[in-house]
Amino acid sequence: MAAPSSSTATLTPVLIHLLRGASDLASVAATHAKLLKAGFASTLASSNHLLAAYSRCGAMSRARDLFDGMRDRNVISWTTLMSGYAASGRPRDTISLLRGMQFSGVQPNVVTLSTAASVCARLADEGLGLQVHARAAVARCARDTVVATALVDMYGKAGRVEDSRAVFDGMAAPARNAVSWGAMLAVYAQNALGNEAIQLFAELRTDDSGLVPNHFMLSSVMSACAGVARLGIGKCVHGAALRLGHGNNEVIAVALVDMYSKCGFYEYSRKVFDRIEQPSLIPYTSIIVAAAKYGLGRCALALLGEMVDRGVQPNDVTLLSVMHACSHSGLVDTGLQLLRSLQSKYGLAPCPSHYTCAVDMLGRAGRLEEAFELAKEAQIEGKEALLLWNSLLSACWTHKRLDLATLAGQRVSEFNQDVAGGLVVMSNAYASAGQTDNAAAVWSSMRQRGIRKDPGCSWIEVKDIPYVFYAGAISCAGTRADEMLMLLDELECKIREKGYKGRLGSARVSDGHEDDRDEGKGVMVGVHSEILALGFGLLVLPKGMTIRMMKNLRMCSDCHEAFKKRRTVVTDPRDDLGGGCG
DNA sequence: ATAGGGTTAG
Repeated sequence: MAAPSSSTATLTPVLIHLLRGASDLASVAATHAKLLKAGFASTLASSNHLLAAYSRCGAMSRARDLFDGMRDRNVISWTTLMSGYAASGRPRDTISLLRGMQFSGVQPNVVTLSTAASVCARLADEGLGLQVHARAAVARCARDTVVATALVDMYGKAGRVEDSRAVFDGMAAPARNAVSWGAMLAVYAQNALGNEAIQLFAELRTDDSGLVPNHFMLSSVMSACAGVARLGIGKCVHGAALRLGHGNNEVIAVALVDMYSKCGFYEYSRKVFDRIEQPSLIPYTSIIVAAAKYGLGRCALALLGEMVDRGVQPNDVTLLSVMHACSHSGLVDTGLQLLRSLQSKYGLAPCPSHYTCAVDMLGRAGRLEEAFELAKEAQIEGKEALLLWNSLLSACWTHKRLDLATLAGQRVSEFNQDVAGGLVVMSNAYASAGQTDNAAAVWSSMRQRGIRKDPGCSWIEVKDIPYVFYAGAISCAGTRADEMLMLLDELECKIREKGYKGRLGSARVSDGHEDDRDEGKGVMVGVHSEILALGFGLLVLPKGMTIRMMKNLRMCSDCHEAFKKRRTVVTDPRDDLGGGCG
């Protein structure tokens, strides 16, 4: 190794400056060569700069070679390489470096541990995350702002929300910054705990930290409002976003499109979307998803055409959503054409979900033979095949094709798994044929086999407060329960004349305990929850006002018919692939 | 001074 001459001693800062600005492999390699020539390449500082530069341009094998050849490595050398692997989507290599580092006696610092924790978050690996948390505790940096924030995220991604909150609460109040709050809000939103997110957001606003909500927090809270269909709060958060100057933020706009559509206001979704200047893939896809939900097939097709014209490439999610839109608006042949043109026109390989959507589309239309052909052609295996055949089974029941139902039922039973959705469809089919004993038998066998199904519920927001109804129980109507019973009686007389078969007046006054929502009887022969929510809406909302209610399960056809009599918007904030009636 | 945390569509 040549000793650096006096003439090159001033050269190094210049070369390091070059490295910092370099983002392409060629210029990093050129500077590396110059450093070698000047005899500075092997100093720890230069090597670390080179490691960072190679990592920045994704040249991880170069970085690794350099790292392996280094005589000395400090915490920055190890951490730089770890973060390079993390950025290259190689979380396992990041973690094995953490182990190697520990083994070589170099102590990790806050940067090392926050990098490790964020990698565990991406892996959603609870076991690894716990190890990193333990190491952080040993190194006394588990309460560091950045480390703790990464741990909050890690526990959230692993589904351990309470542990996230414990880490969040364990941070000293001044250590919590906007990112920490954003991470905790996101954890609640991502784990379907919308009301907890809303609650925490309210706490931030009365907190004395003086933190101002940023677009990360706002989009998480909007997504939380979408998840629990809290329109009133969602509108407030929309207002806050505008006041805080986020009116032109695309991420916020997407969250709003999604929120309004899940709260029953497609028109608002469309307004928000139309204000986006150059919508990219995700805004386009989110408005198409919304259009699909409202059965606006033509609209979804127009949006697809528009994005292609503007040079925005649709992806598999976009096309699946357009197919859903076709399915929900009876454009069966158009939807099938989309499936056939995925590869040729859009360069996309059809996924199991595309086939399942197409099979479902044919099934709804009663084209069951074609649906069977397509299901066989798809050659799908595993869990996804179960979904496909189960959807076909439902369609057979709906169209009273017992011959084909047996065939599809065989395929489903081959998986040797209990599918609550299919059984619910079966019991509903019995119930609609008036065979309530058989229907109840299906439910009790489900209970015996330990198959649990979320009890169906519907809710309606009045003056920003959600009122939740379960089948056969009207506790939530409070002091107006008796009035509601009378109203439902009246309503029942009216719609029976139109052929509605459900029972409205037989709701029991309940204190809302679990026992009162007996699945064997309440759900099957009691009053569907959407009817209760409708009755409550009729009672408390001004006459003529559109009633918007939310459900967690798909509505049955009888209720659907009944609802056509009144201007009503019903949405399911979750995925609508589930079956059943509540 | 070379390394670190949170957000949007199915």
